[in-house]
Amino acid sequence: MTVEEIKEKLYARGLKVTPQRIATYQALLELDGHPTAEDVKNYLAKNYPSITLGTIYNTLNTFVNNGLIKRIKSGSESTQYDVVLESHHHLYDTVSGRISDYYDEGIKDLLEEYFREHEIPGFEIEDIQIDIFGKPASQRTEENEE
Amino acid sequence: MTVEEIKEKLYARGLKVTPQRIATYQALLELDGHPTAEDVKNYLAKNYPSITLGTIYNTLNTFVNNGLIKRIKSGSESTQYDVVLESHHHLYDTVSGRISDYYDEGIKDLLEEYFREHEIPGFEIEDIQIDIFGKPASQRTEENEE
DNA sequence: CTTATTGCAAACGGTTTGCAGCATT
DNA sequence: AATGCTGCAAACCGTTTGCAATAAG
Repeated sequence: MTVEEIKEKLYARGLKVTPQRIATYQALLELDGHPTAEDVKNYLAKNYPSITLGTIYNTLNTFVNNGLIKRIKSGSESTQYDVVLESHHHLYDTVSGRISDYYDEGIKDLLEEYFREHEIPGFEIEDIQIDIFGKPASQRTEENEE
Repeated sequence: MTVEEIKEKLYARGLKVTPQRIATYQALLELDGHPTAEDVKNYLAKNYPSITLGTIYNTLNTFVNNGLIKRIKSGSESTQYDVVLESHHHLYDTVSGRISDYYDEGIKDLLEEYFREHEIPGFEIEDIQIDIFGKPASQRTEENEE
């Protein structure tokens, strides 16, 4: 992706086009896997040593809020524990951040069957867990009814 | 679950049976959902105010390491970001701990269809992500073939 | 020229750690 | 009696925030 295209992306969101933002976005493109803020900082260390970690965090948050990137694992919240050891799925309430259990044998069967036909090369599946992100159902909000 | 049973559980793991551990385990059983260390502390505030947050953390870690409970979302690690916006899944290598992306539109369709028929009461799905746990396919490891 | 963004450093919140005292075995 | 656990406080680490200086539109 060219610098021009990055600029357009920023512009399209109404964001100011700053060197820090361009550099951060480039770093994300360049870095393999799922970089952390630190990774970005390290990557930029050579060409752009003056950029601050704080700025990178701000920039990443801005990107997330504008739908330019996704946050994969949010480390800010507290760790949650579970006494229930059986395999089950999780509902992530994207509003409150609460996680609740979701039991459904049907899904398990469905997925097991699916993966029997679509094996993942070089990978032996031990367990499958589904993370379902969403929010409390708008119980028939007035504005949504047709 | 009775106190006796909890004691047995601890004993079975070779852990010392202390009031703090019993209380913490009880709290986990009693608390709905996926309590945090703070939640446990709050729960115990009335009957066991002297227990420390530090101890609770230690205790929970001990429990996790001994397979008594599971950690759901580990808050200690850094947040990871992803420029790739398409919904995709993650392969967790339970041996190395590595996470890699797994793209498969088929699953998405499958799950969307499934949940169209099996709605989750009170929950509006925004995104579904699958965590597939497993290990590199045993390509005929020496120790396993007899 | 206005407003948003940056850099810096200080603050924060969750979690870990070191160590002396204490409880469990 | 020996070991391992607890409590406490300090340290840690990732992240956020307040504010003055600066750059983008």
